[in-house]
Amino acid sequence: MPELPEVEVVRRGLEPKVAGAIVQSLSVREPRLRWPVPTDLARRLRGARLRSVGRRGKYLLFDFGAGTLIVHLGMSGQLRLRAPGTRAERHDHVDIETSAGLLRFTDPRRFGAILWHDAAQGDVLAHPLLAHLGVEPLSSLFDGALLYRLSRGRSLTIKQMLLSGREVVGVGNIYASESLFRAGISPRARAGRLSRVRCDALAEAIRQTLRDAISRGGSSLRDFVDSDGAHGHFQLDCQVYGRAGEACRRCGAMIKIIRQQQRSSFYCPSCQRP
DNA sequence: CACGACTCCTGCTGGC
DNA sequence: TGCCAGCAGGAGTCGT
Repeated sequence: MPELPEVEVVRRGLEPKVAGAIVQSLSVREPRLRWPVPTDLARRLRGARLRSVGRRGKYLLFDFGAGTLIVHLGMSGQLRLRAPGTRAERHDHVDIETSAGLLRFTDPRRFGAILWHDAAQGDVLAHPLLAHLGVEPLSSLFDGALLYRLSRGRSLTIKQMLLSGREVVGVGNIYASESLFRAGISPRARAGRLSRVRCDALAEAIRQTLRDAISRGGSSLRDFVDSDGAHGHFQLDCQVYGRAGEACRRCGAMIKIIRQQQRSSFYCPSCQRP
C-alpha cells in the first residue's frame, strides 16, 4: 500500500498525538509478520515514553530513548490511533496501548514488520535494514547531480533503479511511473545512459510528485488510510498509473502498460522517450 | 559487485 | 450470477 508519501502522512498524523505518550501495554495477536514480532517487545515497551516518530524511507521509527521500534507497513499495513477498547478485527495483529490511545497495527498480507532496535546496539540508522538505504528524496542531498553520478555505468533500467531504494528511497511503483512521466523518460531507459539534464528533470519530478502526494494526504489506491482512517486523494491526479488504454492527458496518445521485474509500469509512448 | 528471479501473504477483480 | 487465475502499492534473499 504505502510508498513514502503515505508513510509520511501516517507519521505526521501520529507524531503530534503520540509524542510524549507512555506505553501501558502491548499485545500481539499474530506475531508472524515479515519477521516474527520480537517476543520480548512487551517487556521492553511497558512504561516507556515515546519521544518522537521519525521516518527513514518507508520505515517508521518510534524513538523510546532506550531503543527504537521499527515499523514497516509492507504492502497492506495500516497504523491507526483508535479509542481505547476498540474491538479487534481480523488482521489487527498488534496493539500498543498508550496514554494517548490505542495504536493498532493492521496488515492483511503480513508483509509488514515490527522490530526493535536497542540503543545499546548503536544508532538505529545503522540497523541492517536501514544502513544501505539511498538518500531521502525530499532532503537537500537529493538532486540531478546525485542521480547522474549514481547512475553512471549502471545497465539496469531507470524504473528498476528507482524501485531498488539503494540510490533514492521511498519511490514505489506508483510514484516511479508518475515521476518518469513528469520527466518525459521511458521506464525502459537505461539508467546509465541518461543525460545530466534528464537526471535533473527526473530528480525534480520525483520531488514534486512526492510533495504533491503528501499534500493530498497520500494515495488512496485500494485501501490506504492515514492514522485517523481517512483516505487520500492522490489517485485522482495520476497521469499514467492505472490508466492503460486511456488517453494521455498531455498528448492524447494511448497509455501503455508493460511488465518490468514482475511489476507493471505505465507510460505514455509519445511523451516519454527511452 | 551487479543484476534479476523468487518469495512471503491475503483480498480483489476481471474475464470467462 | 459465480468461479478462480492472476495481480496488487514492498523488498530481502539467493542464484548467476
